[in-house]
Amino acid sequence: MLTQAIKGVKDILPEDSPKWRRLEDAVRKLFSDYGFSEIRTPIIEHTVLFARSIGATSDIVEKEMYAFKDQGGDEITLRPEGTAGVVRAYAEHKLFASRPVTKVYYMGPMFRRERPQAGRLRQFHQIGVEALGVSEPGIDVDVLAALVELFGRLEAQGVELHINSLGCKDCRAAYKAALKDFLMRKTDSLCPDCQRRIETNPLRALDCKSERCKAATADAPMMSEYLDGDCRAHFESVKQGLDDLGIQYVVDPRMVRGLDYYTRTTFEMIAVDKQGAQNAVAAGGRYDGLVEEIGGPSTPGIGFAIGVERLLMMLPEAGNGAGSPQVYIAAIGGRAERFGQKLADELRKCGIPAERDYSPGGLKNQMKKADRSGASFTAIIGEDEMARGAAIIRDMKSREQTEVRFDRLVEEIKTLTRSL
RNA sequence: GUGAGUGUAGCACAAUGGUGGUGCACCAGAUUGUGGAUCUGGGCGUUGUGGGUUCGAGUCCCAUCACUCACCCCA
Repeated sequence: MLTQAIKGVKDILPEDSPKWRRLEDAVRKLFSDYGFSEIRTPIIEHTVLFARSIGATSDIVEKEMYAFKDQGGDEITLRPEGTAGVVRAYAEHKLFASRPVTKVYYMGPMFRRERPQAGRLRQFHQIGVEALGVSEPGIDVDVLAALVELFGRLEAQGVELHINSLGCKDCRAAYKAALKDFLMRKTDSLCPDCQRRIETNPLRALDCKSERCKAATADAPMMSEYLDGDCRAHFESVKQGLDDLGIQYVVDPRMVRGLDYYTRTTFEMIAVDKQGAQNAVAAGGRYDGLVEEIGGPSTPGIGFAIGVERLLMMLPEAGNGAGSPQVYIAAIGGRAERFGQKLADELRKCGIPAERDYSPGGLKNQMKKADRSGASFTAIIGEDEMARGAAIIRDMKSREQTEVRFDRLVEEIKTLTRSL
């Protein structure tokens, strides 16, 4: 081999693609039911967009982005997440003017240069939604309802919705300061990672897996104690709305999100059987300052992203489903082969999936291939049939054969396959 | 970025330092114009790569690459 696929980048082979398509089809229908339209934004953006929105000191921006200078000297980055691009498009095309409430969804590849492991790739796929222009908690509930319903429709087992509120810029700043203060006093009882986190990401310490840290932070101040009146009311409304819809959730005051832009409502869909590693299958939250941050008008927003590979891992295995022809054409001899080619072409033009042998051997051989292809019928055409002007149609399941004159062949196959 | 594990046929796996095998899959035949079962036969490996130790290395040592898993981080 001259070379291989890039580390952490996977081919989706023909045997895998049906389940991707099934997922995508279900997602499109569902988002349309919930009033979201598709948006397709570029895979590359100016580096500054991500640096600004995700947060310059986040791990993603600091060490995981595929960032490069193109031949013209522009700083370009392969998108590591989807929200920034959508928000950029929203502001750039001034959608706030024509569509004060913008509800969109997207699906596509994202790129982060991390060490690959289970459920973590360098090119991975996300399906996400963004709802811009609504600050009321009702939209939070709708977005969460769509997320929960998606998992329901896909029959994903063993997931839990966890929610929290990070407050607005003001109350979070107050909380962060209080937490930092608390952690500094506990430094000695924290793991080395958490000692580092005090400066880089104090909230993260609440989420630490080490027992030492869990004990040390047991009586740490909680965000919920620092929410101001509006943020508290917003969170209460969201919970009330979820209750009204009968949506189960866990309030998780220690839940932390990685991206800087989140405010108020945040949430994750967690695979409960995977304690620890890569258990977040979907995550999102409100980002009320983001549009303004990148130069648009002050606009509230909320959204989430689903990790497609992580979701696929927990879906029930379904049969292969696609790719079987309805008719296999077994032709023996040069004259018959030319006839077979024409027959295949006619059937395909009628929308009947037809396959044939490009390097036909004997009939036995072709029957084997017909069987393996999963075809429902096989059209057998040899010298005898050419002479008689009629083909043999074999029902592969019942093994019954009928002779059909060439001039009625396409019509007859149409009738036979209609009932499939 | 840190740590650990694994690299043998298309796939799944064996092989005490002494001639690299088995199953599945594949191809052919038994059945010369009829598929799934059965039987018989067939091909395959530069044992990831490069060094070293040894009379002799798939096996031991070193390096390197790839993959996997965990940490970090995150979808």
